[in-house]
Amino acid sequence: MTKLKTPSPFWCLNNVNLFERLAPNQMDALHRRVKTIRYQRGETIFLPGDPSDFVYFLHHGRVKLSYLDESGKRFMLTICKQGELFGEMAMLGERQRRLIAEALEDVEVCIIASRDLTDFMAEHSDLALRISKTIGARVATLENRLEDMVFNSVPTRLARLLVRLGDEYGVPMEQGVWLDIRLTHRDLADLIGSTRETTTLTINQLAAQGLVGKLQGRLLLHDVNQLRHLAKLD
Amino acid sequence: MTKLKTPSPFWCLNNVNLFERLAPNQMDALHRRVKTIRYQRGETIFLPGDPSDFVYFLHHGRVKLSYLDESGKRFMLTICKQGELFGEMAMLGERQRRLIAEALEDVEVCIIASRDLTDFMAEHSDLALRISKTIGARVATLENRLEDMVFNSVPTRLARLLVRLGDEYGVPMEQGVWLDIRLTHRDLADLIGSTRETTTLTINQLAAQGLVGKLQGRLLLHDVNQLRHLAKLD
DNA sequence: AAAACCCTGTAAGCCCCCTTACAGCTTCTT
DNA sequence: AAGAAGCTGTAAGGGGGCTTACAGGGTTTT
Repeated sequence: MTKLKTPSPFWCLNNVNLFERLAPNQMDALHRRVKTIRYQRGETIFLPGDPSDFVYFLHHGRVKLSYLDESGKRFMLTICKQGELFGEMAMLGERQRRLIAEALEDVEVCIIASRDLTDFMAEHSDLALRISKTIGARVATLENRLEDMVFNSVPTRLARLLVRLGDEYGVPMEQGVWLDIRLTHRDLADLIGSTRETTTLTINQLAAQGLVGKLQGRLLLHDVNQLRHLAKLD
Repeated sequence: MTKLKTPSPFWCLNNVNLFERLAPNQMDALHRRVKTIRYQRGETIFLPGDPSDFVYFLHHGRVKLSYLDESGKRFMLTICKQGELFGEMAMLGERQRRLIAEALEDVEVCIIASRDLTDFMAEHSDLALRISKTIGARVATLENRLEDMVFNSVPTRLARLLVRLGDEYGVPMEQGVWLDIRLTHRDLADLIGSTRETTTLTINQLAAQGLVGKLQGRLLLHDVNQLRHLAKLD
């Protein structure tokens, strides 16, 4: 927990999309309420049942957000990236966490008591608008995932996931699109609501067709168009 | 489309939970922006792809909200009741409807342009807070449904649905709880993400165990505790 | 009153995908 | 450097639930 060098007094909020181009006095007011915490890869940030007291701003790193059922099965809702916020349900009346949040890499988060943030929002309606947009996006994600689970088979869900990951983490290369994120088959399975074994099988079927490959332990999408087609996205 | 007798100038908003105990001048301002429409049982209110221009307040009756996939399969998200709002995603940046809204009974809705409502919210922060709570509840519903689909089997999902319907529409009787809502097996199937045939079978298995029955074409829950148990809610 | 339509009941067949099992790897821990 | 732990690959087996098919009953339409 050493302290970082601070290029500006608001360094911990500067990387947060939600606070882009906020007036300095607003930033200052917000900054006084914020605390910074770091977690190592694999650490748990919060668990289902924990009190929903804080909202988290992800300053650096990636965080997995998943549902957990009593038998320990997971369903990963999303992976949060630098600049995004999570745990925002605390603002909407959630009392206990329903998700588990885990550091996929070493991360640094800023936390603010949801009370403080709602108070702050009441005085700064532009921020309120931004937050409601953020929550709208969250709803859209949930809707997508639900539709996906209800209507699509495992191969389709996997193809959709890969296309999505390509959009979010893809680095264009000559052999295709390289996914700059480290995910195990277990992670992929949790993301599509399937099992590790079935996911391995399905990935290898795609590989056999030359649609995907591997590079430095990460996935390489050789033929995004074909994947799009399998994903029923065109 | 004859006009109703209007007991108060705001009659069309009086039944809406969101507007309870709003100041008269607020009501008045809102009222000028609102239009009332009626639909008959079975009519479609909006379809996927329609522009998301309006927010709907359900003044009277019940409305089905479902996803539709290209093959025509449905997944019913929820049934809106008198006093609730729907189509609220229009306020959160949705451009086109993703849901289909259908009148389950004869209904009467008030609509307001989402633009007008957001403008109005900017000036009346208490309403903004209420709406964000409403949206929080919507998110919670979505999360529940998603978890349900991912983790639970058809019998469990059906039992959960019945318990939920009991809470929402149940009328206590000597033989159990009577569901005061008319739902076909097709509806139930759409609500749990299954098929009509499987749902019929599962219902009849519950009936064979004496857990449910029928009365006047509606379901009667004979043993809610047992259902709760099947639903893994205790 | 007849016809059309939808709802309910039942059942055979099949297939997707989960479960279980194991073995060789790679990556972290000590 | 060795051991532990987790990741990947593969395969047999089984089952939950979807598909398909059909028939009788109820309800709405004309």
